Amino acid sequence: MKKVVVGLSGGVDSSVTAFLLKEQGYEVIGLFMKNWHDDSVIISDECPWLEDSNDALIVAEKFGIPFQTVDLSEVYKERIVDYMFNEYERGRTPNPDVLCNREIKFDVFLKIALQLGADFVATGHYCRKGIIKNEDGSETYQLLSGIDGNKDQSYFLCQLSQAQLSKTLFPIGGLTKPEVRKIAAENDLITADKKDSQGLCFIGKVHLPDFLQQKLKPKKGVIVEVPNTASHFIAESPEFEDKAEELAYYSKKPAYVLSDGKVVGEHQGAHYFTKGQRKGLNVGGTKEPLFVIDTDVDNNIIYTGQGKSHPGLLRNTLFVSENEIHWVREDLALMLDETMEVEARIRYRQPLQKAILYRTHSGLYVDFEEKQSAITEGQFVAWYKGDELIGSGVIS
RNA sequence: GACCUGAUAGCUCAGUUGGUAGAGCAUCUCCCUUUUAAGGAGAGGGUCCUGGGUUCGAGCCCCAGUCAGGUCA
Repeated sequence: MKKVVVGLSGGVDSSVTAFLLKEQGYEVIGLFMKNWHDDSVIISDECPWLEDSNDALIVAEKFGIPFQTVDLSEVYKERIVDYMFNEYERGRTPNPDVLCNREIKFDVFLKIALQLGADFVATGHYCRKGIIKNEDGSETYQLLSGIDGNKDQSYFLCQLSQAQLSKTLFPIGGLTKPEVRKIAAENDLITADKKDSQGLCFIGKVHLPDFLQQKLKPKKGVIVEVPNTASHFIAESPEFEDKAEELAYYSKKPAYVLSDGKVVGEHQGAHYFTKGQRKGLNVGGTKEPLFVIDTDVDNNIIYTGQGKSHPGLLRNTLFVSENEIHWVREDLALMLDETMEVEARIRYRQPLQKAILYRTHSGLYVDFEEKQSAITEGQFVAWYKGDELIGSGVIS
């Protein structure tokens, strides 16, 4: 009998995951991850993990499966929280949940599971795993999107490797959320009607600026409105030696300076803001809303533009530097000067966008057919072939 | 110094022939969402510069003043 360790979070999805595995005849062990207990950085007044771990325990007892809690808060702090603060400090916008999967759930947690003698770990992610049998007898694993298009979470797993996928099961990926809830209800699981978790994985909903303020000190600076007639936006379409040079040109963001616009307000720290952001600027009086088009943390200036179609917000091309390219499907990795037609997204739940990948000596360009809004450094771009996520990278 | 224009929600402004006020943006709340955002739906918010006057009734009309911008000498 194959042994599976399920990451029981105390939610419906992982509860049903455990249920399905049990039904399929696996030997199931429930493991609850505690990822936070750092008092130096307060997340919220509540203490949700206690209730969650309790729910997880009740579910495990109902199935008669062994249950344990592991405290991963130390590694979580090292690999996720510190990374978050560092990225924000640099003026980038990290995606901690993608990292949490790569570094915690499918690394530290996976290793613990293997030590417990497990053959696999399973999570309640809405995505599927495909297996391709190769001629030499080896297997290639596919990360496929969840059947429920509304809940597909493959994006959050975009940094997983073949080795990680080989040890992983996603039992609910073929179900829709309503189906999962129905199964939970039919089996009287305490988590059946529990609200979906939101916010940072295992930390919960937090107001980012409040969270960040605990480590990144407020620093007053100015907000500049850049008119859409600024010189940066005037197309000059220069001549290019080759495609690589052209892509480099179009993926580069404008280097705004104070004199590109006029000062319209004051902020408490450019590192609290992200590209594309509208709320929180506290600047009114415009015909259309102001959106952040760039943040300059060195000079502590926030550049904004009016309206969602401001040219400072839109670009076709982005760049992933060489050491930050990740292929889930290593066998499909592009070689120098190769290109590939894909569909890609630059944030969770964004509809897939047609794009072409170009591999150059310095990295990988993703050239979208349509202009994308607020391409944000530090976020992940994930590219797909059909319903398979084949690779990803950090936007630089 | 004279004249002109303006002064209405936090901001930018609209307000018809006089009947105690509106829009966009901002703000707040909720929804959506295992990142950041975005998006959707609601809500709150005004001594209509001040003081007089006319009128049953003034943001609108009249007078005086204050402040801001402008024009002419």
